[in-house]
Amino acid sequence: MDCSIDDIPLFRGGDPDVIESVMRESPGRWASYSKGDIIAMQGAPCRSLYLLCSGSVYARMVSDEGKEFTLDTLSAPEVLASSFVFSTQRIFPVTIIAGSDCDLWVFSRDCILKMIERDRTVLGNYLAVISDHSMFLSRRLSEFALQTLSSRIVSYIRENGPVDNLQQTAFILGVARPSLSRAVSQLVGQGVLEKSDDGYRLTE
Amino acid sequence: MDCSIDDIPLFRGGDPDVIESVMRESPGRWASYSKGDIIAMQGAPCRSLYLLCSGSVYARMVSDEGKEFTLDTLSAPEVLASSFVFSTQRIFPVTIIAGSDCDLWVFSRDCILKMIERDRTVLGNYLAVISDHSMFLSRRLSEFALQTLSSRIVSYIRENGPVDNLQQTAFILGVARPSLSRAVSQLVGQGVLEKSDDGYRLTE
DNA sequence: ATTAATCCGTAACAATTGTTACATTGGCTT
DNA sequence: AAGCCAATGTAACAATTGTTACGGATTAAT
Repeated sequence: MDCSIDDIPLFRGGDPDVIESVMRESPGRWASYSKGDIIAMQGAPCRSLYLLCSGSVYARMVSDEGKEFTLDTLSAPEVLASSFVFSTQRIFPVTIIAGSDCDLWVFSRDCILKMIERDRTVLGNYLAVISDHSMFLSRRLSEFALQTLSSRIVSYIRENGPVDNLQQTAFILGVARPSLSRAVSQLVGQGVLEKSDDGYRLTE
Repeated sequence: MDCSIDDIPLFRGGDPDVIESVMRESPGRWASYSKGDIIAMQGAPCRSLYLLCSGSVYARMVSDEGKEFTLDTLSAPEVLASSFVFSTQRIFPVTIIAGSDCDLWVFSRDCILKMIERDRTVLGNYLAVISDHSMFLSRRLSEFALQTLSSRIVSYIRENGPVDNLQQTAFILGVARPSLSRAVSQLVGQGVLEKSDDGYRLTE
């Protein structure tokens, strides 16, 4: 597999001996998915940690009424379910969908627990991963609760670069495509956005 | 102070000797606030962990345009800033305001790090605290992103009990008071809510 | 070249929520 | 009892976003 220990930020700086010895005790498993596959279902129990070693995934939420939006898009290398697996409920609050073909390295909860108990660098890394995830959620929450659609578009482009697929972006932002199209047109009219070869981008 | 180690869920099951020895190395400090005081400002650096030992606090978010809402209300005993202090940025994403007179026990980041390195029970507790916080944020996010105001009112009452102060509730939900009043009236008309002595509540 | 498929822009209308304003209620003070 | 104050209910209107529908542009397949 094209994913060594050093490629994974979670293990960076950790003692290879410790990590490998834990691996031998409980080796985990590999899993591969094709674009569009459901990797984990919202509401399902979460007993493992997932390392995304290649490809990308979406984390999407669905409500009872069927409305949905994309909470996050993640590209390898990335840790998935870092906080789900240690929560009291241990349930996926989102559905994880393969955004491209991808490979995952799946560990048991006990396995990662052993690593962070035995190597303080990995512990620090893990705390940073899980904490940054919380901070990310806070920022997302402020976007939804406090920002208008126009501001959210600008935030999105600032974070993700130019937008060249309004349909997909509307899907990710959780808004109707015509609403997005209208708001983008207004922003272009105001000189905030401009249309370039690689899509809509912020002016200058 | 009316707050012993056993009262704090974070330390429950931990080895008192370890905890007390770390305390002696870096004892932290006590802080008291009066109702309405600002305990921490959104955007300020976060270098410590806060244990809320008595009283309650609000965590509120403000946008550039001045819109704001209450992300969370917390009552003692509770851990504050668990994920802020270990994030890469180490910045408060919210303003913390005393909802009543309250007492806080403030530790340095290093202090809590020592505890979770030396006591695996405290480590487990801390991971649970920080993870549950993430799950909480996910749920809040789904409320804002996917639910209509009416559903959010029902969710809120289901989680917090009857509502007897619409003004304050509008503040917490981050909506205009007349909007809340209108939605509540509609829900009463539909038979979902009823007005009782202790405020609006779910029917049976 | 024609056709089909996909994405885009746009318009008209509906639904939801915010804004502003005003009258009512109930409790508290004097 | 009279008056003040805070919270409430409500109405009219504005602003934002969703819904539906249609036509144009681009691209790929036949």
